[in-house]
Amino acid sequence: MINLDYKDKRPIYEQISDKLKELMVIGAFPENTRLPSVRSLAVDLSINPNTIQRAYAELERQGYVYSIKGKGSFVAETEKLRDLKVDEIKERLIEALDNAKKIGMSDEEIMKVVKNRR
Amino acid sequence: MINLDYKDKRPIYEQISDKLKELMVIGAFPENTRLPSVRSLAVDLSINPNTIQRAYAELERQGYVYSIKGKGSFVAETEKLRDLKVDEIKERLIEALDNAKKIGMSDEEIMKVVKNRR
DNA sequence: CCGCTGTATTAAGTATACTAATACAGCAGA
DNA sequence: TCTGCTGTATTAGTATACTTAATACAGCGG
Repeated sequence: MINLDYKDKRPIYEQISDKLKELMVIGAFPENTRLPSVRSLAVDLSINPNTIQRAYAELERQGYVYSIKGKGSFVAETEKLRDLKVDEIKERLIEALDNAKKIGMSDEEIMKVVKNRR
Repeated sequence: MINLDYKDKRPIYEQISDKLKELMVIGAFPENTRLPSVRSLAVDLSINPNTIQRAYAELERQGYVYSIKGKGSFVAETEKLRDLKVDEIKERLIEALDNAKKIGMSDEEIMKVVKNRR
C-alpha cells in the first residue's frame, strides 16, 4: 500500500503522510475509517514507530485525521479532506502563476502549459 | 539590492542565487554585465565568501552566468536566461496541475484559479 | 610585481531534520 | 482487574546540510 523510497530526499514521514492523504482524498479510506495503528504500520514498513507517529501527527495537525488515545487514528470527513487538499494544490498553483507573472510570461504562454495538461 | 532573511528556512546561498536570477531575468543586469565579485559581495552582505561562491557556482551550473578566472562572473545571454527561468516555472506549474488532476479537480476549478491570477 | 579576480581544499562549528529507545496514559475485552 | 492494544511525550543519538574559516592556487591586467 505504501512504498518507501530511501533514495528520495523527502523524509520518510512525509512520504507516508502524503501517500495517506492521497489515498484518503481519492476515497480509498472512507471517512471515520481507522488507520493502521502506529505500531502495526511500523512493523509493516520495517521502520520505527516514532516515524509513523510523526506522519500521523502531521496529518492530524493539518486536519486530515483525528486521533483518540487508546482507540486509534481515524479519517476525517470526506468533504473536509478534499477541501484541505484542494487548498494545498491551489497554493502551489498560485505560487507558480505569480512567478510566471513576475518574469513577464504572457497569458498565452501560461495558458499553453495549462491546456497541455488537461 | 539583496536582502537576506535569516528567519527563512531556505539557505542563504539559495536566497542569493534566486534573487540574482530574478534581477537578471527582469533585465536589471543586462547580458555580459559583471556581477559583484565574490569577496566584495561577501563584505556587502556580511557573510562568508564561500557562501557567495556557492551561489555563483550554482548559477553557473544552471547556465545563468559564466565565470572567468581573474576577471569575474558575467550575466549570460538575455534570451537564454529567460528560457531557463521559464522552464523552471513551467515545471512547477505542471507539477501543480498534475496534482490537481490526480485528486480529480475539474477543469473549471483549475481555470478559476488561473484566471484569478492574471 | 601587485592587487584584483575566480576556484579548490580542508576543517570546524552549528543547526536542523530524522530516527530510535523508552516510558507514560487511555481504552476495551477477557 | 489484568492484559494487550491504542496514541503520546520525552530524551537521546545520528546524519546531513549549511555556514564559516583559513589557506592556497591560478589567471588577468595595470
